[in-house]
Amino acid sequence: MSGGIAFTPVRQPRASGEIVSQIERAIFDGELKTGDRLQSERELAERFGVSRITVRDALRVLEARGLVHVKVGASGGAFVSETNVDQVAESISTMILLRRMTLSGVAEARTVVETATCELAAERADAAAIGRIEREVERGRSVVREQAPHTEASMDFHVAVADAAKNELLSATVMAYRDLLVQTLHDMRDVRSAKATQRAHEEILHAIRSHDPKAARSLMLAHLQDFEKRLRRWLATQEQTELLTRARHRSARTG
Amino acid sequence: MSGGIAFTPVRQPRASGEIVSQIERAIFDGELKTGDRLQSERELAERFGVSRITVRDALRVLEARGLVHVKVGASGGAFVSETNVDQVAESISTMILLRRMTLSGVAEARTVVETATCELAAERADAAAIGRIEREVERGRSVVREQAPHTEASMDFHVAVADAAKNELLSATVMAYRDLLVQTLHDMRDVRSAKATQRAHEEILHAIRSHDPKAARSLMLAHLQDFEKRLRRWLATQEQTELLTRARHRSARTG
DNA sequence: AATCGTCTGATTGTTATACCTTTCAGCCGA
DNA sequence: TCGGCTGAAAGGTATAACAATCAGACGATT
Repeated sequence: MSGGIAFTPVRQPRASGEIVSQIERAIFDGELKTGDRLQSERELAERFGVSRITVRDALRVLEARGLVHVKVGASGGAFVSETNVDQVAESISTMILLRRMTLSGVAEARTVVETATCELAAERADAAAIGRIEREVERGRSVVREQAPHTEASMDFHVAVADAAKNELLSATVMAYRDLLVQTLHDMRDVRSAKATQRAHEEILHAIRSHDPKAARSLMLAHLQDFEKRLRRWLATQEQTELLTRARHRSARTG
Repeated sequence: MSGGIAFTPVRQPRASGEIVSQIERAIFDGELKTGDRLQSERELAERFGVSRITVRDALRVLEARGLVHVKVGASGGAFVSETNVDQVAESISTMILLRRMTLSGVAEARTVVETATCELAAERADAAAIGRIEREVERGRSVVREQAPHTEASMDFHVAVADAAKNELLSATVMAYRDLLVQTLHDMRDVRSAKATQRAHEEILHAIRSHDPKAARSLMLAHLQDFEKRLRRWLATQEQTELLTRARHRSARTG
């Protein structure tokens, strides 16, 4: 590596790239807020001194990054999107589909992040947060009674725990995992493991309620390692290849 | 919710979306492999029975998702990318910027994730990974000698450690943090702390090289908690609001 | 009063065509 | 062998026009 100095390209090869940067920057700086409508394509074209095509190229990119969504029709246009957790989930799932990541790798990352959030939650959870976790546990209990699929309720419990940790970045990460796993693992339902999961959740709730970080952590760790183990076993039976083929991106995104 | 049945949209609102799906699917199914070249825009337009603009819209989207990259000039065109985790890192860091997360929150999350990756690295690092970490440490050493800014070299060390943990999702996360912090903390340089940082890195390298997970973890934990403390102190002086405004994405990506 | 059609203007989606810019392979000459 | 020239291929941009969509206004019908 002789030229390891961090030179940057001397210019944007595409005019549309420059437009993307400017709009992106306006969004990050808060000049454009969530829900704001950008000018129409024609107006933007005039403002930037380019053709409509170029503006459209830029909008496609911003849309793919989840920063704006475009509506057609009267009072349509490009609007600044509310959030892009979906975007994270989507790019992770792309990686999985391309075999750059494995599901068990995701499960491992999840174990890492969630044992930590669980510990923090036991330290920091306030009454409201604990109440929310209790509601999720209660919901899971009734789901188990009805022998209905437990995956979603389970994931929501984990998100509630993450929120209780009062760190937005960590809970956003957990949410990204949630979206991902919910899509993929819908078939993995299994009544026995649903019961075990529910029991673990109840114990974790208890530890958080008594503000016992150590216990909360080790309970969550055991719970997630158990999940990893079950997942690996399940992946061994399903042909992982076939599984991955079935896992598809949702194709309608503008919702 | 009366109409809760899962109806799906009757069609893709955009023709370009249909094209994206088809090409995406060809890539996921392995019909198009890394490095393959798609037909030219004009040929694709004919094949799909649409105009060139529509094809271009589709290519912009695929490019933004990191699935293809486009070269101009003779024998240019759209090539299937060797997609890497950069894409995930970028969408995570976009999400962080959009949510206006606090820097100290990022630092905390970083502590959580990196203590874990460090432990894993000590378990799993192979010769190549250790070599890479050694190079980064060496680079940091010379940077310190020259009293040059240490931030980037330091961050690269952390990324190298994360890669040694052999979990793509975790390294993507660490990379996302890197992108955020590198830009923001460029001003925070301070010779004394650079020396301390360098010393910590050397100790961590030693622990990883001797495959001592416990030691690696606790060294990294101490190192990052020290960083958090320094950051908080520094933020107290700087106006944090102003700081976040300065945090920018890199604007040139196609490099 | 509430619902249903219909018109209208604004806005994105798409097409067609043309031209410019960049890049590269291959030729040619020194 | 080296260097430059040149032409063709490919993406990048511009322009003008039409199609599809949709919110809102307005009125007719029940």
